[in-house]
Amino acid sequence: MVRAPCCEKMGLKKGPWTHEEDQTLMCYIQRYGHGNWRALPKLAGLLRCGKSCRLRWTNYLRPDIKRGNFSNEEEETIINLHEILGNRWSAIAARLPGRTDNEIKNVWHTHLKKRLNKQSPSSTSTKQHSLVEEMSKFEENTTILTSPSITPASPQQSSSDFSSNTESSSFGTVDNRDASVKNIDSSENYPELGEDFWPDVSSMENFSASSADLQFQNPFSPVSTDYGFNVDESMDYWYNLFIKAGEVQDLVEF
DNA sequence: AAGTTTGTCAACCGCCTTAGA
DNA sequence: TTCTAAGGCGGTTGACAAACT
Repeated sequence: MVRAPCCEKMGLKKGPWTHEEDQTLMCYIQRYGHGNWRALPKLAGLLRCGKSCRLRWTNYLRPDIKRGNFSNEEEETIINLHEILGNRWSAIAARLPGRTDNEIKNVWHTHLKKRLNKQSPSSTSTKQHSLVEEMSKFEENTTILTSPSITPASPQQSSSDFSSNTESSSFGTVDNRDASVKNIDSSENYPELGEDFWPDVSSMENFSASSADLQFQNPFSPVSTDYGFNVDESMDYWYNLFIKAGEVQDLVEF
């Protein structure tokens, strides 16, 4: 199957946006919204592809974008979240109001990575390491929940139940989880998460034994096969659990 | 002052996921 | 169930500016 081009390239402009184009795009979106990005440029009278319009809007023109340098707190938050989430910039951005994934990615590559490289590994937060160690313990001590008797919750249900603080991350599919695991595995400081990473929830305080209750309470959306849980959501879950337990209370504020 | 290197960041590219027909 | 369009994501590029030689 040949992938259709994202847009009709002929005659469409590329490169930096002009002030006039910005104004046109902003006016159009403020007036009509952005229901269909592909159709938008034509309707707005822009010689750009929809993808370019979307990027310009989400990374620059959106009214809730926070401009200017990152504060120390924001940088610390990025570092800590990167420790947890790896290169999942959109997930990190979801926890930094007003900042875009692109911006965070740039800050990471231009500032934070270098800064961390200068620091010796031992200078990183003890609490971060304790968090990583805690997660490693789960990997060592827990078994995966794969019982076919447990009815998978829908991704939508799961997302709304659980990850309400994550804006638009692509949660919920086996492939995504695979991708997440790849990211995690490639992160230098991250514990490797095997298939047996996730605990037997029936042994946990928050979960009851019945599959019906599990379906309701289990925040992981155990969609089919493989890992049993949605890794992204599970990461959030464990992270919040640790915070509740007072392990990393002052690490990051959500 | 001119040339070169380095840093920054907006924008693009290609792949993946999702929704809907 | 399959196919396709659209949206979203992370990696990468390239233009520009600042710093350096």
